Amino acid sequence: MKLYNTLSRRVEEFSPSGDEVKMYICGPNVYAPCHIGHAMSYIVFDVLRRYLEYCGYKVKHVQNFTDIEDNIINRARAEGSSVDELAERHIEQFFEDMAPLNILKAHIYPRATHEVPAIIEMVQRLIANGHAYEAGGDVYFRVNSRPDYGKLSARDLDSMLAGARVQPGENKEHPGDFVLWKASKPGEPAWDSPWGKGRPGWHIECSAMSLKYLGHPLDIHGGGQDLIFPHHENEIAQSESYTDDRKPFVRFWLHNGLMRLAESEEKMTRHLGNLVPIQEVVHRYGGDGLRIFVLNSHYRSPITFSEESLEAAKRAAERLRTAVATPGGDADPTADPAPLKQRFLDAMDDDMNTAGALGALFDLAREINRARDDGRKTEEAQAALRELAGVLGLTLAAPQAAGDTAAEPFIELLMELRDDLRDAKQYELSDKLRARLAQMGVILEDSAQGTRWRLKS
RNA sequence: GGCGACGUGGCCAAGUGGUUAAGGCAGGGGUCUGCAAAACCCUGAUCGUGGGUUCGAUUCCCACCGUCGCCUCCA
Repeated sequence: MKLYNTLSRRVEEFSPSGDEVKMYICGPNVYAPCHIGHAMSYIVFDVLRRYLEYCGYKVKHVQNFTDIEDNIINRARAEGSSVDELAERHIEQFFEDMAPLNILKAHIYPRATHEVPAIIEMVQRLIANGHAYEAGGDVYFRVNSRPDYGKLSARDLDSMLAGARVQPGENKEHPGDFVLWKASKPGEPAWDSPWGKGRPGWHIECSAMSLKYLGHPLDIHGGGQDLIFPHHENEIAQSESYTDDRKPFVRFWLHNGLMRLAESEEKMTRHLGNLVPIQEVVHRYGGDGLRIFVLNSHYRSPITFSEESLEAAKRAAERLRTAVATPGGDADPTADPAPLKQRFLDAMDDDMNTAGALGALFDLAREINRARDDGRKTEEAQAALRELAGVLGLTLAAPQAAGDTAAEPFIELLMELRDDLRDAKQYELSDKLRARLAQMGVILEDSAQGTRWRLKS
């Protein structure tokens, strides 16, 4: 398959360097709950993983939690809890949020605070080989030690200095130097180190943890486009310095476009507070609805969150669900999924064109519905649709209502009753039954094969 | 200011240097149905504006307009 590599700024043919695909995805800073912008990113990389596995690759997937950093410390202090409690709570919530999105769990979820020895070892080495220096208990990375600094984000130090936001730190040799190890202030969480009590800087943990759990080079390193600079740029600098440039840090850098809100047209971020909670979206539009919303555009394009788009995606999910759930006939010729399956695969191979792949799925759904209307066989095509939808992480499952299994015999009873009324042409009563059931979320659909029921999504 | 992305039918959104520019949602007409729902059939765009390259551009180049992102908070 082909993938766009941020580093080369072009689409390249992907294959892993070894037996398995080493995939590291930047996880959230756990100072606050995630929002659907995060969900978008994790859905994108979930689909990448699923497709790679579908193609026969073995994938080793690592995703970190950043659980020590200024925001967490400040937030914990503000609410009077400990950094650990705060982080733990948001990690727990992360898993609760992700579960209904059908996101495959990473194989390893390292946390910065659990990897301090590896981080210290890395910083020591960077000092030893001249890429870092200690200053007053802090340790900084020396960006001038790397002529290729800026290669990922396509910028150089001079142009960065032209930007207004670069503030020289009092101890920095160069304004672009970034902190690897930060001396702690009284009352802050701290670990012992050769430079006194302190804590890891923001970027170093991903280098230390990816190196430890996957080994370099990583085949894929992913995250949101907002991480390209400085986070990923700095990861490259420190990682390649650590290995003395004997090997590249990452082969393929992948970055998803950012989500924004329709009203403000600005990207969704916790710092602006313009976020939408994941659970609310899942509740209203379903996991499949959210997935289709995300996957209906290319992963590198920004997408705008809007009720209208989510509503459309929800209806689209129902369309696929109906196609897969409604039995076909037994006449020939059977609906043939092969050409559309090929279209799906071609789209996915082309830099994960999920929108194109979804298009093939909807055409496949139409093919199935058409065959069924003709009384033809649909099993094979339906199995293909399920399989390919699964590659996109779509469950196509009926919405669950609390206690619905207990209600089933009663629904069947009411349907039977309604059939009797219809036979007696008591349409007023039979329609009332149908309308009342609909109010309760049970939709009845009559067909030549009898009446079917489904839950309203 | 520097770097980058985007602007396709009512909405969302793929895509291609040249036969009919995917798909979803919404709308209109029809089939089926006692009625409905679902499904199926039919129905709409010359691709931001202005130039240029080319036999031919929505697709390549330039300019302009508009929107967005990054430039150490960030998925």
